[in-house]
Amino acid sequence: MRSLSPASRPSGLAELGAPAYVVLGMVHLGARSGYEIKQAVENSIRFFWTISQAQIYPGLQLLEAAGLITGRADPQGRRPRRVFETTRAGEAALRDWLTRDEPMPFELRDTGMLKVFFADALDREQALTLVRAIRKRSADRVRTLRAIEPAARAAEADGNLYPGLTLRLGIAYHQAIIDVCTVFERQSAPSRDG
Amino acid sequence: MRSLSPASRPSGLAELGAPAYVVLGMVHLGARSGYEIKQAVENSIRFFWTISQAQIYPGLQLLEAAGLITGRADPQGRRPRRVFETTRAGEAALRDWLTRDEPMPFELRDTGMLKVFFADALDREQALTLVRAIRKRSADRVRTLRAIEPAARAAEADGNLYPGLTLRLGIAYHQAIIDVCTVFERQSAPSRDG
DNA sequence: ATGTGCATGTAAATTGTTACATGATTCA
DNA sequence: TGAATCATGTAACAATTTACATGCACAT
Repeated sequence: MRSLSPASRPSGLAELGAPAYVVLGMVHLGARSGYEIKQAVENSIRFFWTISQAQIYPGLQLLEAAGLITGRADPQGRRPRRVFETTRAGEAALRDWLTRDEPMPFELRDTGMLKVFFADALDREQALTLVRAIRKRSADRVRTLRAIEPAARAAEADGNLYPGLTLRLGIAYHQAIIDVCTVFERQSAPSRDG
Repeated sequence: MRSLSPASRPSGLAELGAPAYVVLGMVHLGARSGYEIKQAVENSIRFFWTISQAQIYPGLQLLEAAGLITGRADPQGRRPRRVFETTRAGEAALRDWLTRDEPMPFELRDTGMLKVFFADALDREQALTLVRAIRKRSADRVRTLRAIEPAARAAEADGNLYPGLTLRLGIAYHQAIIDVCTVFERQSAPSRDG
């Protein structure tokens, strides 16, 4: 049932799932076409939420049918394009979702952590190699996120404070991982004992 | 194709996916039956990796067919039960997986962060409510993880150091989120300006 | 002319969860 | 005697990704 709804609820109206609200939120922030929404996701929330084209275009149709966005054709030359904007109902629906008192699932699937968990099956040097690998992975991520900081500051100048907060959260998260790994490596590494 | 493999590779032998290695790893750590594996997952890795019964039992069959574990019937009274242990090939396969130089995907899907990202659509007080909610969620998680610390220390006494490292990583992660939220709330909260 | 980016859309495959089906054992 | 726990297994379902299909615009 190719819906963008979560596990169908008993309720009458088909309720929207998170992917549809992502599309709605991005249109609210100024992404006009499906293509622009995809770009916006890649440039911002991809670190804690991903969404594929195959969710975006049906999502736009769903939101339009629900009256939360309106679309019109806006071809560039002979290249077809549809642009969207939120309706008043759409703005209200977005705020309703944001303030809804519902569980906010936090799902992590981390192959690195998984391997570290089982690392006692390795000898010490190999296990430490794993720890270094996940430290490096987080260090790379911190660099990637820091590179986005100027864009976040630009958004703040536009009155959008919260994307910057999610960025700081991501940086802090990975910095914490780096710190824990560094301490562990120092405690574990000496190898040549006195 | 109900396989526990990742995107089928061109290679001859069906390669095992992460869920199968989780099962193998848990058997290696002493979980003997499907039921015990499920318990072990709930008591340890569930914070960064989940797996359902419907993956465990087929996984055991797959690993047994591949010669990485051996199972035998071990009924408790009239209640049937199968217990497993790793073979030498299984231990080797586990170490091979752990040392393999391959990408270790880090996938996060966090509805809380998502809502925070779009929180500029709300008025300040409502947005802060959201920030407080994710801070509280991480505080709860830290408490849950701290409650596991004694078990991790017991595992360390048994020579299993790495489960404790993943626990410290989880705590540090959520503590970092708490800290960033706290700072943000302080900066943003005053409301009654001087 | 050719590769990259803009642009939309869907079919098929994959991956994973939920719910069901079944039944024994233990404890209150 | 009834609930909780132990124990195994699978069918049906839901959610998401990958790959395909198509074609214009623009720069080199």
